[in-house]
Amino acid sequence: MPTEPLSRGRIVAAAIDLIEREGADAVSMRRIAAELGVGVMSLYNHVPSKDALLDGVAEAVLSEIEFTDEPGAHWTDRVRMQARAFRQIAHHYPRSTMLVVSRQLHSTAGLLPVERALATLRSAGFDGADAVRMLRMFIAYIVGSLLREVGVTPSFAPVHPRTIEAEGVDPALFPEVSSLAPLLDECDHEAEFEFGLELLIQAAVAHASRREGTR
Amino acid sequence: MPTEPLSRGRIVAAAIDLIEREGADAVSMRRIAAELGVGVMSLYNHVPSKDALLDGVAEAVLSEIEFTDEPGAHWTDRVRMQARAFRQIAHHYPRSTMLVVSRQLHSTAGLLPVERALATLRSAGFDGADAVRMLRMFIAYIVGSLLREVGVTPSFAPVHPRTIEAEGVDPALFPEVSSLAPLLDECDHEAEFEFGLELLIQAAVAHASRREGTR
DNA sequence: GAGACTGCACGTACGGTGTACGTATGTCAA
DNA sequence: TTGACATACGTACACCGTACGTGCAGTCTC
Repeated sequence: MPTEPLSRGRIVAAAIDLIEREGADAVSMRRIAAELGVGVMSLYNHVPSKDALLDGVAEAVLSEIEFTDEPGAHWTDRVRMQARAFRQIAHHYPRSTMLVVSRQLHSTAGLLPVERALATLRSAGFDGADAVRMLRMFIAYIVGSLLREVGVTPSFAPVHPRTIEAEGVDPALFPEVSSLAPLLDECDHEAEFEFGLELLIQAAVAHASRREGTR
Repeated sequence: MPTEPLSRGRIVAAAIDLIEREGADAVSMRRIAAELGVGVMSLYNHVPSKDALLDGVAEAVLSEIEFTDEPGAHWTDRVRMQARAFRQIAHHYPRSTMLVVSRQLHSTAGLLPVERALATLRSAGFDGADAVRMLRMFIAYIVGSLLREVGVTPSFAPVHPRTIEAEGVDPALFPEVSSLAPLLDECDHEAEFEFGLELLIQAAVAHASRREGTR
């Protein structure tokens, strides 16, 4: 049985699989090679370095985002949908998402989402400068949300998110924190994300109408 | 001449110094020990592990944020000031900031900012749940902005932020991206941050008055 | 003082890492 | 047949985090 020949795609896939199963710390060239039943150095025939491999992982994850754009919809709905699509990767690839956000990729993989987003914002009436600013604001919010959502979960952290709030804090020093501890402890990421997203969209609407007024 | 005795503080300081000078990749226990003119294992008398050391770095950086709160000011001004104070770390410790945002620290070092922020939001009239949501939204935005600002700058990346936009993109496939390339290439982080911050604050104001109206 | 105990600096050693380099084995072109 | 070339592999090196043992300086108890 001729084993499927090694390829960059198979290597990247194995890396993603390994990251999701055992965390980013478990990723090493030796480990990936073992996973593929292959010698370590064989990987280097398809990938120039580990760093490039991780770039490939980020690229692959990013390119799986499903953008189902509806050009007919109101621009606020389109922004909403694009933001949600972006957040989806945190569900499909929670561990790998850290890689995506913590490496600025210098490939063109992230260009299509940018193109779509800019087109949407332009169609909403924003000029170029404002569209870019808006996009950056949304990206900052989305990335920040992802970061909270996936944490870092170094390896096998017992997903329990540490109820440090509820126990060790001095109510005299931190009255607000300790009184709001139950709320701080729990976090419905979905709901939190939607809350901020709606506020941002409304802020964008307000900004748009303000520009409209001064025109 | 009795050299100053080793201590956790000196080790953390050396680590921060090294990170800022040569990047996070350069940090190793051996390197830090050499920097301090000391044996590698001596470090372990003051720090239980490298991971704990990095937690210490994050904690130290975070605790240097200067919060000059003015309880008399309008709450929007107080939010503005607190957000800016947070962003300052990106200027003082650009490389170390990556550590702060990419590790969720389980110490109480980040609790004081949280306390201040919650108090401010409560004073603005938000109930507990809304205050927590607002805080999370602001944090997401701030962290996301920091992440864009500091990138990852792996080691000695020649700070030139890659004018990939202006050169290699096909105008037919990415019309918006290529027409807005000049705007996408440059980025005044200060101005971008302020733009989003103002929008968020206005969104918060709108949300507050909306709640006011439904009361 | 003598002895014991403690804390800190240190060296050695082990298993792991990324990857440079040389080598073997195929599969095609001439 | 004879190369040329792509690919898989093994060895080797420098570096990593850190477990463990050793020795020395001080400090406390009799």
